Amino acid sequence: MATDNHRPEPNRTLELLWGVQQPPSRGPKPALSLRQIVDTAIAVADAEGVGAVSMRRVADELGFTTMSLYRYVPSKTDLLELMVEHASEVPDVPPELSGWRDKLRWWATDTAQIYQRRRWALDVPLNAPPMGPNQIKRMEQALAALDETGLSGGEMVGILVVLSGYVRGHAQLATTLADVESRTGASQQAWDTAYGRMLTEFVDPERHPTLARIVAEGGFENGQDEDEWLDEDFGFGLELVLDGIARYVERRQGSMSPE
Amino acid sequence: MATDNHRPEPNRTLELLWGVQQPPSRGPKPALSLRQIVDTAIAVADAEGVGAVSMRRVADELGFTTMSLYRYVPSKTDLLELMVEHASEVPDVPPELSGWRDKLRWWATDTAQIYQRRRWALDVPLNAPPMGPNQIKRMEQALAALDETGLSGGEMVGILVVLSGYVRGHAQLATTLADVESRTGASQQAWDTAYGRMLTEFVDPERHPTLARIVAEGGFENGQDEDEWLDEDFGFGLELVLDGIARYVERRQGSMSPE
DNA sequence: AGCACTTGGTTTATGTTGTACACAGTTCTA
DNA sequence: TAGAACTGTGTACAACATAAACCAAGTGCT
Repeated sequence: MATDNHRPEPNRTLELLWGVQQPPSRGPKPALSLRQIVDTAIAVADAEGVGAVSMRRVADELGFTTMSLYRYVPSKTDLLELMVEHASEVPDVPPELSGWRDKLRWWATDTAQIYQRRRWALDVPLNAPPMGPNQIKRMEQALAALDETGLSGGEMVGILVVLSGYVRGHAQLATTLADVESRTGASQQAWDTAYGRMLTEFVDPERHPTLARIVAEGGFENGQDEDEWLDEDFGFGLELVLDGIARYVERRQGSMSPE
Repeated sequence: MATDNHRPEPNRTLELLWGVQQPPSRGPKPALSLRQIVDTAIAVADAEGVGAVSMRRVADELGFTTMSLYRYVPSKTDLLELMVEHASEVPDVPPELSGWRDKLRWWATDTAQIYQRRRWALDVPLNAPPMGPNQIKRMEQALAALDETGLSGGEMVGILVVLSGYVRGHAQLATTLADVESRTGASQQAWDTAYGRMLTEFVDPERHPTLARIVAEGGFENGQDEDEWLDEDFGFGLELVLDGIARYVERRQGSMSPE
C-alpha cells in the first residue's frame, strides 16, 4: 500500500498522541525516538519560546539532519501538538479534596500552573479539538468533579468551557503582560511608557469617563510584579466563576426530580 | 537624526493605531495609504484566513511591490495588530439597555459576533497589551456598564478579565470545531471519525468513567451544526458568568459603607 | 532660482523556514 | 538469496520577512 505521506491525516496524529505504534520489524533500528524529539522541542520552547522551535533547530540539538525528524513526525504542526500534549502532565486529583468546588479550584489552579510553566503553550495555534491522553485526562477530572452535582453531560461540558476559558484567558493576559519584552523585542519600559502615553494622551475623558477615572485613581499602577502570576487576581476571577457555577447548581437542584 | 528604522518601537505602533500622523510635506505624494493596506489585508484574511496574509500577497492585491508596504507599516507584526484593531468596529451601547447585567450581556454578545465574523482575529498572536482605540472603547464600555455597581476599579477589571476570557474562549472553541477543515486541510469527516475513534477506542471507562458515561449517553453527538455559533451554548455560559458577577456584587454591596 | 533634504516606490539580495524527493545503507521476510 | 520495508542523508525548492541601495518626486531655505 502506498504511503502517500504528509497530507494531514487525523488518524495518524491521533495514534502519535496516544503512542499506539507497534514497532516495525523489517527496517534498521531507529536511532531516534518520537519521545526524544518532542522532549528536545519542548526544551527549546521552554528556553526560547515556541518561535525558536524549527525543524532544523530541533534536529541540530539532537545531532541529526532536519529531514530525519520526518521519519517520526508527519509535520511541524503535529510536532507542536505533541509538544503541548507532553508538556502538560496531569497529576491525580488530591484525594483529600471533597466537593466539586474544591476539586474544581484545584483543577483550575493546576491548569494555570501548566500555562505558567510552559508559557509557549498558549502560542501554539489551536487547529483541532484536543485529542491527547493528557488533555482527555484533564477533561475527565473536571467532569468527574462536577458529576456529584447531578447535572447532565451537556451542562457539565458547558460549565467546563466557562472554567477553562477563564483559566486560559487569565493565563494569556498574564503572560502577555509579563513577557512583552521577550515577545516584542522592545523593552518592558518602552511598552510601559507607550501604554501610559496612550492612557493619558489618547484616552479622552469625555469618551472614556470610567476608564479615565480608574486611571486617575491609579488603578493601572498595580503593574507587573514579576510573578504575580497565580496571585489574588487569579483567585478573584476563579471564585467568581465558581460562584456562578454554584448558583446554577443550586437552582438546578432545586428544580430536579428527586431520584 | 538617524531614523534607525524597524527595531520594534511601541510608540510608533501606538501612533499608527490611533492614526496620529501629520502628513509630511516634503516628499512625493503617497500613492497608497495605511488604510488601504490594512483593508486589503483584512479582506484577504476574511477570505482565506490570516495564514494567507503575507506582505507579498497584500502588495500584489494592491498592485504595488512588496517593499512599498514598508513605507507605511514598520513590520508585519504591526500590520496584524492594525488589522485586529480595524476589524472590530465598536457600536455604541444601545441606550435602551439599563442595568449592568443587560449591558454586559449585550457587550459579550457583540464581542462574540466580532470573533464570529473575523475568525482569523483569534489566530493573530497576542504579543502586547491591546492599545488601539477600538480595543479601548470596548474596554470602556464594559467598565462603564459595571460602574453602577459601585465596585472599585480593580474589581471591575478583574470581572472584565473573566467575562472577556469566557467570550474569547468560547469563540476559540467554536471556531476550532467549525473550521477544522480549512485549518488542517483534512476533511471534517476525517476528524469526526478520528475523534470518535479516540472516544471509543482509547477512552478507557476505568480511567475515564464520567467521560465514558457522557459519551455513552450520546452527549457528544450534538456536534457541529454549521452556525451553532451564538447559540444556547454561548448563552448558557454567559448567564453563568453573569450570575457569578451578580453574586459578587450582592455580597459586596451588602458590606459596603453607605455613601 | 537653485540646492539640500525628505519621502515614495522599486530592485536586488539575504537568511530562514517547512518539506518534497531521490538515494544509500540496514534489517527482516519469503 | 531476492526483495520489501525501513532509516537517515543530501539536495532542492518555493515562500517568507525584511535589509540596503537607488532614483524620482516633491518641499523649504537661501
